[in-house]
Amino acid sequence: MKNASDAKKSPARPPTLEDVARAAGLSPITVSRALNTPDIVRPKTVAKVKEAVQLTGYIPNMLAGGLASRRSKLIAVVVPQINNSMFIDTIQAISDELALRNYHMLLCVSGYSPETEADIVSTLLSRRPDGIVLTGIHHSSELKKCVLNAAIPVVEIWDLTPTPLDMLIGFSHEKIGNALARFMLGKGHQRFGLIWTPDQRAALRHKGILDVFATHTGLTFTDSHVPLPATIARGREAMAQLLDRGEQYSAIICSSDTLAQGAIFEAQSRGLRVPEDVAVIGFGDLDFAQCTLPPLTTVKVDRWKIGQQAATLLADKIEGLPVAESVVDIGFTLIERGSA
Amino acid sequence: MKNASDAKKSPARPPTLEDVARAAGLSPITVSRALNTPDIVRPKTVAKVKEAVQLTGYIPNMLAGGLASRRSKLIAVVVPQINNSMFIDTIQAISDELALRNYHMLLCVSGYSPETEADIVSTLLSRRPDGIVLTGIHHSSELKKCVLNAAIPVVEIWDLTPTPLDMLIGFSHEKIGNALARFMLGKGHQRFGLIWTPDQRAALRHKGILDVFATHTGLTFTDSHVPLPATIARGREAMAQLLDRGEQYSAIICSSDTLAQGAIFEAQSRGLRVPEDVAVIGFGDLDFAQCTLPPLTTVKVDRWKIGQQAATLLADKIEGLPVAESVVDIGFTLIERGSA
DNA sequence: TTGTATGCGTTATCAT
DNA sequence: ATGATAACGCATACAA
Repeated sequence: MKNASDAKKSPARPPTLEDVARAAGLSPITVSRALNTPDIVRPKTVAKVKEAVQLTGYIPNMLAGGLASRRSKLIAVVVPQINNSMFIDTIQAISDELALRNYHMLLCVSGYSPETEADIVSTLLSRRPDGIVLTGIHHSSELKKCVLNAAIPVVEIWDLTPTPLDMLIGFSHEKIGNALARFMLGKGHQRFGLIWTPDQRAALRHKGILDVFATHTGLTFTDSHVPLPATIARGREAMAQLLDRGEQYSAIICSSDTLAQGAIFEAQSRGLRVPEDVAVIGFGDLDFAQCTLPPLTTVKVDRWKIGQQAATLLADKIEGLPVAESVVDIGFTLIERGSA
Repeated sequence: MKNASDAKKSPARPPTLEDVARAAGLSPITVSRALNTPDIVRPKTVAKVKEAVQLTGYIPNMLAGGLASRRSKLIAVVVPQINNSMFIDTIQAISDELALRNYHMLLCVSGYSPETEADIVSTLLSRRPDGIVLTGIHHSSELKKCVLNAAIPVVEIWDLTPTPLDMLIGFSHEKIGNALARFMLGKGHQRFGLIWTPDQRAALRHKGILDVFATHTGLTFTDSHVPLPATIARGREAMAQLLDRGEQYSAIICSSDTLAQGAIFEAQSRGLRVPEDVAVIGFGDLDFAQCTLPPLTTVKVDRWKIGQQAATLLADKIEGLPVAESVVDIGFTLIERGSA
């Protein structure tokens, strides 16, 4: 009587493989196989196991499983911040693809400091993830040592380099900067305002712009630096400061769409018409870009694909599948809409 | 010679506690203590251990540690979607607070289906998380059984109920609906358009509005349902459809700020003035709400605090600390700005 | 197709 | 303050 009810009710300790095995009249390892590799187990046996699992309320212990198999089915993802419109689609895409492949995502925030990133990665490594996604290509040497030593697949995202740690999927920020500058110059603009955040990748786009600017004469530009995170509010403030200087700008180039939209709001609130009085261009092609007034001219990057591909590369490599190209430039597109 | 280099170079297998112990001339358990509870170990011994850790490049294995100690230092977080402006600040807050407390975050996406959520939670449980954060209060009975059986602390967020699974931090969507309706009615509006997404919590706010509407006479309202996710683009489309019906609306109530901003853009693009010709109110007080043209009238919820508190409640309960109140209504504020 | 023996790397428990 | 021993729950390697 007592035992019968104990078997159904919550036991002191959660049921293990052994409990299931006992209930099914099999050995633990057979139960393990029935659960993990049902193809190599007789269907009848699998059925018996499933029944026993149901009966016991068994839930596998992946800590134990991972320890024994040396595969955790865990992917660590490190981003500068989660609540950032730029990265969030990529994160979602990673999560989705990983779920399809039966991995779980360990998500961590590194801020924009390589030291913090290194700390985070070193503790992350103690989870024995099967792979890791890192944002950007600028890491501390300590981090590189750690990660390389862990000997797990790595994907760096959101940037490009000929010398990635392992795999990489991103695009060239400098080329985007070049494209931005050429486009605006092509529109005849000469007096620029630049609204910019201080992160590494934005700096690269900035450099790309300046490199093109340097080949032209007669143009002027004014920098306005805003702190992270890049919000619409910060864009408005920066634009306000720029306009308060009393200078004239024919065009404002922003390091992100949020900043750009903020700049547009500020310009409009002062009665300036966009793009007639001042043109504004952003970066990111965030979801709102196409439906603002005027719609935002910007640079589109397939943020979703970055995540989907990163997860795929990782899972493929972990599972020993052939990985076609391990360094992927997904490129970008300048989308001309109404604002510039 | 060979051994000397082997010790420094990457060994076939990563160093274990035993390797560190050998290098330090101590027993593994002492090394474990020096690392986890340095206070109960002689300072000199701790120093020796740290040196040995450095030397060997030891990285703890939390799979093994978690298995032995039955504490994984893992918190599972389940949200309907990651790339959703509503949840993302909460997620970031959870992550930040958890990092402070030395936990890692396992983040999963459930969509808006209770069945999917149940599946996800049951696989998540196999990681033996020390606690779990669930979005909302509507879960399948299967999920409830699983979670309760796992006997781990649970926090439900973003909603309110007198009967949570365990702990809860949220607010009343119905009351927000009430407040929304009263505010608009107070402004003298009589002809409403409602732009709404089909998720559970939005439905509650909708109900809250209708309950108040029911107590008034002479008002009319038209529903416009939009699919998830709630984007600015969807808001524009819905507003366009509403306006194309040829009816007149004095006010539009939207289930989110993004939808509201979309509605505003659409109205403005048709030459309608907001709020003079049509008032618009949203929900969420997303970061852009205060700086749009006109600034958005909306309902503010402390999304950050929800996350921070959820993580704190969980960590406290896990660590046996006293938990003051395990059901927290963080309330909301209707913020009147320019759009309504 | 199923089972046996063993080890994964750590911590709990009890001892000294 | 430190150590010896025995789990923790599962999968690998090999055997039958």
